[in-house]
Amino acid sequence: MNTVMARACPEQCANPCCSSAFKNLTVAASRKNADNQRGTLVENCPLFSGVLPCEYAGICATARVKEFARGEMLYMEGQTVRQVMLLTSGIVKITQLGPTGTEAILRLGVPGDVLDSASLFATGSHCATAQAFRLCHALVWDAPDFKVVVERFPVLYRNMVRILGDHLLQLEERFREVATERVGPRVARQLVRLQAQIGRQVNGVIEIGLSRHELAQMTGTTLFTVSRLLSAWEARGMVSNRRESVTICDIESLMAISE
Amino acid sequence: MNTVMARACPEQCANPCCSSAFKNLTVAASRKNADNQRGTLVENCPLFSGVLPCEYAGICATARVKEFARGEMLYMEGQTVRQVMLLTSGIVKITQLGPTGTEAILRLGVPGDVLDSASLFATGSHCATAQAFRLCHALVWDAPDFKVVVERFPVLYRNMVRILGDHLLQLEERFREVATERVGPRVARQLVRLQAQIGRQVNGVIEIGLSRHELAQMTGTTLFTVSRLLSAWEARGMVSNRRESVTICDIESLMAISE
DNA sequence: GCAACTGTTTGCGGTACGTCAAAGTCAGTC
DNA sequence: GACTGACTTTGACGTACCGCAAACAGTTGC
Repeated sequence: MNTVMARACPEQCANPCCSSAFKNLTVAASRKNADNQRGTLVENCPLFSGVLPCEYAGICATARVKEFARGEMLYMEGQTVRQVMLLTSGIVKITQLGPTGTEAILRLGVPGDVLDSASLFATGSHCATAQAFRLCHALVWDAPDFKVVVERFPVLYRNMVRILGDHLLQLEERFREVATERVGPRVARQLVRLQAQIGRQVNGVIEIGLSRHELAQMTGTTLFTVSRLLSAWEARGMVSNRRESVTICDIESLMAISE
Repeated sequence: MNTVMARACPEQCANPCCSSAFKNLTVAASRKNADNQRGTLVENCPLFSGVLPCEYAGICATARVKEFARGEMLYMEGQTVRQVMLLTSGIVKITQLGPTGTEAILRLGVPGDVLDSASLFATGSHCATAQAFRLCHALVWDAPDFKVVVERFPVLYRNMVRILGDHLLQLEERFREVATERVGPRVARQLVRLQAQIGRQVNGVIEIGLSRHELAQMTGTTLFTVSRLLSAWEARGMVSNRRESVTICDIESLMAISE
């Protein structure tokens, strides 16, 4: 019935290619896992779910590893899609620019994310800008190579459906929020989500390393309003604010604000 | 290289199944085509792009045709995904309810759209509600059947990547708009898009059959504000308003408003 | 140490837009 | 035709939020 997923490894995985050189590339096991674990491997990446080790070794062989310094652009809005990237470490800020010049943050790319595969198969040119938010590492395929690989291993299509579907559902919710709710609940809920997504342990507490401006760009408001909200919440002991960082002290209260 | 797309029809398409009973199901040729043409067939649907007639005949054989009266629910938010639907005629309103009770319109499903395949492969339960906006016809698969079919024909995965990618890009743009722009430009741009998407010829002019309230739900505002904007634009000769319908008279001016 | 820079806070208007109320308009039904 | 109900318009009013400005607080570099 299923010739793709249940296919046996032709060499019983004894082939040295199965324990490939890519084992040392770390990605988060699951993008939904809140415990922020690192150190798990490419094979746990959602793109390679259901792919045999001997297969994804070959798949990765057609890619190269690339490093991006903080602030560096991975690609820019309007460019044609020349490469497909699988983020293996770091965080990427994916933004879109409006005609008035103000930009919104569409999402944060985290390890395991495939960057802008949507544009590759839809318009063919990037509809957003991706900028390294911290030091990033990515597996990079040239677009034609990636198309060849993905036609050869259709499981990758299935996994991309899952990844894209996931992104779509998350954006649908944020769209509804910004379309129907006030700023307070929106920022509160975004903080809760961010803690799970990019929060990191810094001496005992989980810290969200975003500036007021970036929080505003994610929730459709201004840095002033975010600052005011955070100040009010800090006075009530719900959060703790520092420069370019927020830590949640009382998550229940925040969730209560988001109703 | 490609065992899926380039596979020859085993029976040279002389098999009677190739000119199947589904020819009379009409779908729009392309969701992007503005000319609102109808009368093209299931085989032109983006889901079946690159699928041979003898193949999609078999695929469709596992589905049944279902009709939905105007106002009828196709599925509701929160339900587990039991069916996958390919809309073949009509328009579907896909909404999401907020905690405060106000609902937003995430998108309109048009012929050729696969409804909520994202939820099927991601969460497994519907994250939105779909309601027939006009009389609708859909091909309906039971979810397990659809998964079997789609594993057998991985091209469908590729096509779903395109469809989902398309939806994602569209929602990304609308998210940016509602997050960064004022109401006026948002409504203006939405009208331009709607004319291409669901506008229909009614004695010479192209009419958008949506109420003020629905326009508001699509753009993150209130029916009052939409009404005021439309009245002002009508006074300037840019649109013509009727009950549950807007027709664009001067598209350039509208596009100018959206900057 | 100082300077320069970038991010943050807070105050003070201003306004775009939401909210409510009441009247007006259109379509369907008996 | 009159009646009903859904949609729309328009006014008056309030406010949540924006936008600016000025002061403040960390960070980096010399």
